[in-house]
Amino acid sequence: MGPTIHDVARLAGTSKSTVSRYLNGQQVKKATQEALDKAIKELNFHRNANARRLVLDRTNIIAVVVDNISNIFYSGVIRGIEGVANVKGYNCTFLSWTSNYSEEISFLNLLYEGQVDGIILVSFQKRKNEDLERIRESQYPIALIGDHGGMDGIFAVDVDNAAGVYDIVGYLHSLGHREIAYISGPQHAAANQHRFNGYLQAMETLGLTYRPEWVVESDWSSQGGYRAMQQLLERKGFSAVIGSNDEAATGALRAIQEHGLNVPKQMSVVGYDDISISEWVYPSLTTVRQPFEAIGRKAAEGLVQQIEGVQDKKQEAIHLLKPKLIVRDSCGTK
Amino acid sequence: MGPTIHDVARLAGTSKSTVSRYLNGQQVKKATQEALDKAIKELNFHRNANARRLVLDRTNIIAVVVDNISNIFYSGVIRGIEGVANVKGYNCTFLSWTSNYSEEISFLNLLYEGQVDGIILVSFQKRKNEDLERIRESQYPIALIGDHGGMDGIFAVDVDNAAGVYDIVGYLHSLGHREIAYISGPQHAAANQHRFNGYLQAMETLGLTYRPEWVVESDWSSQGGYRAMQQLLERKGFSAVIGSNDEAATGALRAIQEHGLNVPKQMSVVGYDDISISEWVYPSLTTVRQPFEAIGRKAAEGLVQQIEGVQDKKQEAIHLLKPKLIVRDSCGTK
DNA sequence: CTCTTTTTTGGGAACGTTCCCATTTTATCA
DNA sequence: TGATAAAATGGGAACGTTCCCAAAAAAGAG
Repeated sequence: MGPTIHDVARLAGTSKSTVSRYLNGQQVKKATQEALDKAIKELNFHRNANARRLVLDRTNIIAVVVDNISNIFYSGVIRGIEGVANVKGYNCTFLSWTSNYSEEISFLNLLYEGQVDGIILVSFQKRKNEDLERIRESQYPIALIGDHGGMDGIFAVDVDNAAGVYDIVGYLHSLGHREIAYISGPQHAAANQHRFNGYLQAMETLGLTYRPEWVVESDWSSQGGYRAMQQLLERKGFSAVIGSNDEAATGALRAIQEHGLNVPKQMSVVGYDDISISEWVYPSLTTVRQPFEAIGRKAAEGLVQQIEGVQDKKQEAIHLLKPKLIVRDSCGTK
Repeated sequence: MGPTIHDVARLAGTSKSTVSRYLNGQQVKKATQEALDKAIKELNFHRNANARRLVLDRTNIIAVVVDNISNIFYSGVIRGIEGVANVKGYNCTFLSWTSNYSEEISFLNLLYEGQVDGIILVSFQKRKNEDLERIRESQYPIALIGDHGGMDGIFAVDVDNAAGVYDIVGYLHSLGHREIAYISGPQHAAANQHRFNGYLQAMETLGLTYRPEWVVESDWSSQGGYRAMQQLLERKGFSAVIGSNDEAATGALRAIQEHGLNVPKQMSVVGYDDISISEWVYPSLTTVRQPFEAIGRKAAEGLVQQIEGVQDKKQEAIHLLKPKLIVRDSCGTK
């Protein structure tokens, strides 16, 4: 298994207790320190993490569970989480729950089995309320990013999805648009519902008429946005379209151009998310930027507080962060 | 810490040994099995992973170390790795070495400290040959994806970068292009060097003249590709440009269009990587698709073999997988 | 029913640490 | 120098498992 603390002790002519103390930063005599340094180097000694964790009942690891590791969407969130975690002395490990999410919510086992000190669930897709209930009743440190299902007693951070779309509609309205189509995301996604609510609310507030035939559902992929837009183009009558995420908006952009219409002169397009490519499609996409890094930071801070017992369970709350409109070239005046 | 095997034993009226055996799938009497099931359920018992790992000296975890978790580039690779790993009974955990890669190659500590059974380094950027040497001399299971620095005794899987660009030049040549510009990636990246070599080789084989002023360096970002293309456009004389990755090519596409040239009629553009967005930029990008998933699978298989002692260290080798040209709309005849 | 074989069980050591407590060594002060 | 305080050290239990070995129970054979 590699050298142990005993081997070091023997080589340095001292006891394992002294070695342990030295490794944990306690004071030892200068002579012993030198002997220990020498022995550790010579043996290439490393403390066994599993033995430490067993006795300490602590791992200093935070698990970040996402649905798809490579989702570009998460880049900023992850940066935020890692930043806070590292400062506080934790390492992050990332898992996809596609492989982990069977009948039981098996990522909870990471906690039950003592593999990690806490979990951040990134845009957790609950299948039933029971899932959230299970998370709540496990008394372990957990932070949710995304849908919290309106359940309290769970620490959750989310972006104010409704506000983002609300702002978009307001912006289009200020450019003179009155007829605004909408490409929604998948029904079941909570974020999608909130965004759509923002659309409805804004339309109503601004006195615009909501036309069901100007709303088409997509799966939030470019492909899906492309197809949705093709359907919308047959229905006519609107001068702007909102994609409920940037990928769908990118697909829509393509469909409009293939249809022979100029963006932004004949049709305005807005996305949502501000993924990195949005600046580089043609024309560059007006969109809404989510405060990803801030979300990640907030979640990590809340989690660490739970782990270290600072946070009173009662004080747990849902934190909503506001997104920001990014104006580029894909919208014109009507 | 939660209930232990002792608690279960007491409640079920048996010994801890029997509990342990049952949990490990050995035969017990039907009566005891029922008592155990009941006790386990009642206590919500879960085995402590750290205690198990300590005694078994095995974690069944594979660490996948990447430079940036959210790099879309890795999506397929990760899928490949996870697929094989799960079948073989391992869980994957993903780490970024930006946070981990200090003076010491600290991800090696994951092995020394017994935190994981093996490591897959995805497109490892060595800083000095000493790094590879350290990896080799640590006798632990490690697989490299990407640059292997020509060093043997290390299990490495890589894509045949030169072949990909070679094919691109051949394709452009077949369309009638004779003057072909090139947007390179960062000098230090090994993949970039191989790709550029492919460019040079192909030019020579096909009898085309290599003009240094038609090669500009980028940082492989869209922004970088955009700037590089602006420089190239001032120099004129070529009818096609190869971006050494899709992001740079996307930026180039944009610069060309802003410059008033039509793609593909007046300028052909090719990318490299086939990232998901490439199909959706306008015009859709002809590019080279890397066998990402196959790479991931190959690396995971090699690693598991090392862990399980099947693989003779001598047999370790460098595996080169071939990419494939994907023809879309961004190239025209000359 | 007894003897043998097979199955099931329990006790205890081991894995490599940390931490408490008692003891020894060193430092301080009069 | 001797008494006392402070610093450094060593021994041993504990953390929650697994696994070996011996003992007990059950099953099978005659």
